[in-house]
Amino acid sequence: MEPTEADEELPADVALLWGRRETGRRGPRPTLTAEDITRAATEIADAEGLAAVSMARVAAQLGNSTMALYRHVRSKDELLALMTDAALEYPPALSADAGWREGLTRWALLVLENARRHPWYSQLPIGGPPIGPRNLAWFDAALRTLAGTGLSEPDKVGVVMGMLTYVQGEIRLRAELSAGHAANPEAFGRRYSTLLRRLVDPRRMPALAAVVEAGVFDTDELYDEAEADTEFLYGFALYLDGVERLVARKGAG
Amino acid sequence: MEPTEADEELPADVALLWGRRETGRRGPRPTLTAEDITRAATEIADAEGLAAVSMARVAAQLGNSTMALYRHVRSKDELLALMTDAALEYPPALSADAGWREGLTRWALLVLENARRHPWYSQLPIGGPPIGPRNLAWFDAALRTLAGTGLSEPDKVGVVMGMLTYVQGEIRLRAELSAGHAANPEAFGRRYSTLLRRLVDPRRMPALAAVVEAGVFDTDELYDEAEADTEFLYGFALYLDGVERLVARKGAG
DNA sequence: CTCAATCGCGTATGACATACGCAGTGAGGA
DNA sequence: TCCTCACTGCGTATGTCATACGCGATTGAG
Repeated sequence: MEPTEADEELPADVALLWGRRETGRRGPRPTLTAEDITRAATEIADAEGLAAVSMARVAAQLGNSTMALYRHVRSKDELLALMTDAALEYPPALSADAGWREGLTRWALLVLENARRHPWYSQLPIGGPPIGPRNLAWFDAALRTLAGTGLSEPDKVGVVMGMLTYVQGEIRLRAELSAGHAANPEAFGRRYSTLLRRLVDPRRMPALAAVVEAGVFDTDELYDEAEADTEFLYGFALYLDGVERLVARKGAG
Repeated sequence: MEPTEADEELPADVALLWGRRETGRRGPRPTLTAEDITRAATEIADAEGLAAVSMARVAAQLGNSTMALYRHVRSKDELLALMTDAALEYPPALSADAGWREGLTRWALLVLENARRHPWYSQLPIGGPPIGPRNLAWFDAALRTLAGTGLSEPDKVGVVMGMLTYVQGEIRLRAELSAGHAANPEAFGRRYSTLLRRLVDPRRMPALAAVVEAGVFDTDELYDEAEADTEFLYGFALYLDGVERLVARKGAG
């Protein structure tokens, strides 16, 4: 975290992300930092949703004027980019004693729990490969769990990218469905299967009609936060089964 | 598509999605339909991005006034919900002769190709379980490929939901990275590995440092549209391996 | 001591979603 | 036949938003 040499060579946005600031500038002391602004913005987003995050609202939270923010953040888009890293907390030290399968499962559940606390995460732009300190720390944590598998480095990255893709999808679906559920709970109840029975023509969509007839959607609550992890793990375990096969084939484990 | 009886019992938003309109109303003939509005909005989003879709812009495209749209669409959010289904085309008839593995692979690649043509798809709210005609048609197509596996209906749904989650993640990552690449190509070039070498402390992030040192990121182009499918299939194949194991264990195949 | 870089911020500007109400339309009922 | 009123398109107004611009105050470097 302390400034090191040669930081001038860092691109401006990356320097901001890592909290590296040039020291000893002229002019009045800043009463604000980009970090303060990012923290205020994330607080507002947590409490009132991403839509409530406006430059004016963030400035009010900090007791500053709207335009003062622009001295520290080039645009609202840049603020959102900073929030992308701030939405993550640093990963806890994952115990390395358990196997890679438990490690990856725990990793995924921790990321999902983190995203649950900051549902606006899935609405932020990504912009590029991971470069923020927290994003990289999670990346490292995932790679570390694969240390004992004997997989090649590119295979490790491939496995982690696949997992990341899967988890990204789960994060987006959970955030969207959770918001939709709050806004319109009836759409998740018995009404759904009733509607499907009316709308799904068995001649046009036989497989879906069979599923509907089998009663798979006959439930009072299609999106239940308490069961979300269980349902996630059903599919995620299939992915891990594939990784297991890869490890057996190419790894030294 | 022709109006059937008992459509009044359909919730208003669902009726809109399925193009069911009550006939024989008083007053002047509408010069506009919700479908026209949705089509105009998708055209604008395709050509200029979702940010260019404003009520005024859509109305101008149609030669109407802004406020005329609100007679057919309750709000912009409702328009976005209609776009969620309109972003999909109906799935082509998937040849049932190939195995389920080829079927699901083809399904996923078709969905990704569809999303590539409408990159704004990943920015739309989802709102609830799939209810639009095109969404349901794709759902059916996926279930149909699993017909010969002997899996139970709940297992089929679980497998398809997992695939959907994975593909959702891929769609979001592709859309975001593609936009980020267009806006800021340097972030995807050699600069990335250079930055990582400077920022990743091998003591704090040993696994990531090892990957960086192994040269995994030493490439001129981290996001290459031409290789995207290949990279996707690396991870997706792992998921399918897991499905294969499930079929071997629980299916009759 | 000077001065230019940097600060916070007041004041526009233009885009946006949308509430409200008016005037015209045309099918159903008298 | 004609009246009624649900329904149409739309002009206007309101409040919110991001952000360009420039002013006056501050302060470290020379």
